[in-house]
Amino acid sequence: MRGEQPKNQRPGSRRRITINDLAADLGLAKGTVSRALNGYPDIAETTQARVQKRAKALGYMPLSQAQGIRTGRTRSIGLVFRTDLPNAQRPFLSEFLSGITQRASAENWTLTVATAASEHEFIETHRRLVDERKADGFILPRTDVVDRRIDVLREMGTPFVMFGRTANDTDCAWFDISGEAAMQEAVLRLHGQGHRRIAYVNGEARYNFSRLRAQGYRAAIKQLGLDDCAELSDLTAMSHAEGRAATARLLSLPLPPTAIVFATDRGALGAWEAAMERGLTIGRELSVIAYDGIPEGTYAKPGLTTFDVDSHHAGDRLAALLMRRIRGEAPEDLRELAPAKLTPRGSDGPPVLTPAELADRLKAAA
Amino acid sequence: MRGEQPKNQRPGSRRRITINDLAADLGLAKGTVSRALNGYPDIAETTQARVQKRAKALGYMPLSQAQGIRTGRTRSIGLVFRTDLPNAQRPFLSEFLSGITQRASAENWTLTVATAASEHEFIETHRRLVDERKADGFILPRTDVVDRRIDVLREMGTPFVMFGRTANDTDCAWFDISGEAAMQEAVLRLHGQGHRRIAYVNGEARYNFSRLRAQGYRAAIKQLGLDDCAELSDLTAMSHAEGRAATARLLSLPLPPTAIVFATDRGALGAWEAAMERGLTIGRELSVIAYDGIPEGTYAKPGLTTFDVDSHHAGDRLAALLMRRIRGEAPEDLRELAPAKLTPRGSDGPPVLTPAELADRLKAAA
DNA sequence: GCCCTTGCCGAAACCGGTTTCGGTATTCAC
DNA sequence: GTGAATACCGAAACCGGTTTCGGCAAGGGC
Repeated sequence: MRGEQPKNQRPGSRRRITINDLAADLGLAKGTVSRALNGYPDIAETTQARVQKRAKALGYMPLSQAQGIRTGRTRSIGLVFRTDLPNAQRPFLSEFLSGITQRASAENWTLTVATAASEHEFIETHRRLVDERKADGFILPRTDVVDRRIDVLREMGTPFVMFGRTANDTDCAWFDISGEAAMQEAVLRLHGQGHRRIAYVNGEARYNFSRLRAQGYRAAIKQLGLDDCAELSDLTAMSHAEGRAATARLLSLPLPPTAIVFATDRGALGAWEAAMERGLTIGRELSVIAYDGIPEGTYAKPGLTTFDVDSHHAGDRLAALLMRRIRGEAPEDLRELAPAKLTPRGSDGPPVLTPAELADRLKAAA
Repeated sequence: MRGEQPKNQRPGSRRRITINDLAADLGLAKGTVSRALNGYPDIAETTQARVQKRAKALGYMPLSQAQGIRTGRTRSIGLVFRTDLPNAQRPFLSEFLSGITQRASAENWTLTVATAASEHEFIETHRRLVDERKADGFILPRTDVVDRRIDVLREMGTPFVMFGRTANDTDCAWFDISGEAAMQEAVLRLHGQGHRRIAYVNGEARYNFSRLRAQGYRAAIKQLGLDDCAELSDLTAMSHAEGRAATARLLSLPLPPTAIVFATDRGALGAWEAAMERGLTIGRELSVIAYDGIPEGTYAKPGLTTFDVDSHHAGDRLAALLMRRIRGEAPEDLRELAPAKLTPRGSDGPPVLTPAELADRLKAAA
């Protein structure tokens, strides 16, 4: 057999060794080898050990697609992301992907990515990837409070892990960063600096993280016995413009807050403009703390104090959970919550004015 | 047969129709059907048409992995990116991926992505993906002047398309954005505004784009008959800090430039700090034009005038070229060059000082 | 009218795995 | 010592495709 040129060989790449080669080498039937490698109970332990040892020695790696045609699984994890929605995660996509792929390739899995420009296309793409066996399961980036995708995947019987929680967690595996703990910590920190009137600007209600972060804010306010009036926490901002408007609105209150906690960095960055227009300095007359850790936050003057999300770690955990899910573990056992890490910059600090003084100052300027 | 439960069926997903189903439906042998669908010449045209029509009607899609075990190809394109190198492309990764996947899925291909943290791992990963048949070919993001990866892929006989050109283009397919045209246009634009002393800060020499962009700058300088002295164009900056240092250096020349063209946005953004320290206003005493279009450029005051790269389009073209390459087209026929598009913001404009006046002003301030 | 092409298709082998089925050899109970 | 259960493995079918090979029928040349 030596020296023969197999047909499928690309020039330069030595031929991969197949299960047939291994079986011939061992003097066993290839079915026996297959069962030995997959831990079937009807193979003697000694044989099993011998096969596995020899397989490693020869560098045998089963071809996942060949396995897949019988088993239906190809050791690949799927990721579909929407291109039509603004996504705070985008700057971290690279980190996120590297987290997923590092974990995946450590176990010889691969990552298939696709994009979709609408919800319909999104669902169709999932269906197609499963149908074509290009993905054994999915990572769902960002969750809605009520998430249609979940129903679809459940119905299809496709394993998945969410990045984020959702209203109806039953049968769902997930990894999430505790935004609620972060928001709570933010309020406590501001309170420790001397702030007593602390506002909160939430993310859009459709996203589940908004619900949770608002809970964290509220918990801290209650815990501290601070004023929990609706006008301080009923605004929403996920863009620069919205953040600017929300800040303007809060500063126009009879008794304005001396600190604002934003659910998202992008919203928070609008506060700079609103403050500048009114002659206020961020970090002195008005403190700001947000959440996400986007790079633009470092370019603001002063820098944005925010909670950084470790996207690499998130990808790593999500991949690990998904692979276990696909192998059959129960979703209830596959849930992890990680903390966000505060990165203090210059946008928060002890208030130089009381809310009343701030109101006077703003009135005088107007 | 109706009502039987095939084993591989996941609950909820109707069974996919196979080539056997199709053959039975048509009353043909499955081999015949396969040849008909793949355009073999020994099938009657009428039969071929009949088969293809029926296949479409029944929604038959061949399972790429099943094809792959015989043909060695699985209609998947590979993308491996380095996580250990700073990469200007990162903010656009999302756009880039969506460009690739949209084009790919239009022809029922998929994208497999992986990451590597070193050059060695990078090459090993390519090898593994080919070996495991998870990728039929690769898109290489960003090219070095002398690129080892290319030699490895050539040797492995693996098809690839580069995003960017390289010193030795033989046998290479590529798509690139004309950085040289952009740099040339930048100089012409500044000249049109009245600048006569225009400096250039290049990217790192290892990257091929640096070589090309420098050529573009030089071509314009020559074309305009401007002063082509080395001290105006021998600096390099790809980070904020380096850009700041380069700007400081240029402003300390006996006859400083009134405008600087940067090969990269990230370097250019360092100019703001250098200018501020010397009491200069960007866009007035010192004009800046750069290249990349990163989002931070819009946050600078004034905004950075830069050349935007259409990453979505790049991904689209690269995927298209790679698929054609894998199908066997010659690399010489698979090369495309696209222009970058200028986005004027506030960082450039007519000079308010001559170089000599600028020198005096800087001396006075020091 | 015969022979030789040529066109067209069926049958079967093949790709690299997994899984089912059945048959030996050994062990155990009695 | 015999019968039955058990442990272990080989043979073959199977998954969904592609490719090779060979054979039949129609058509063309003489």
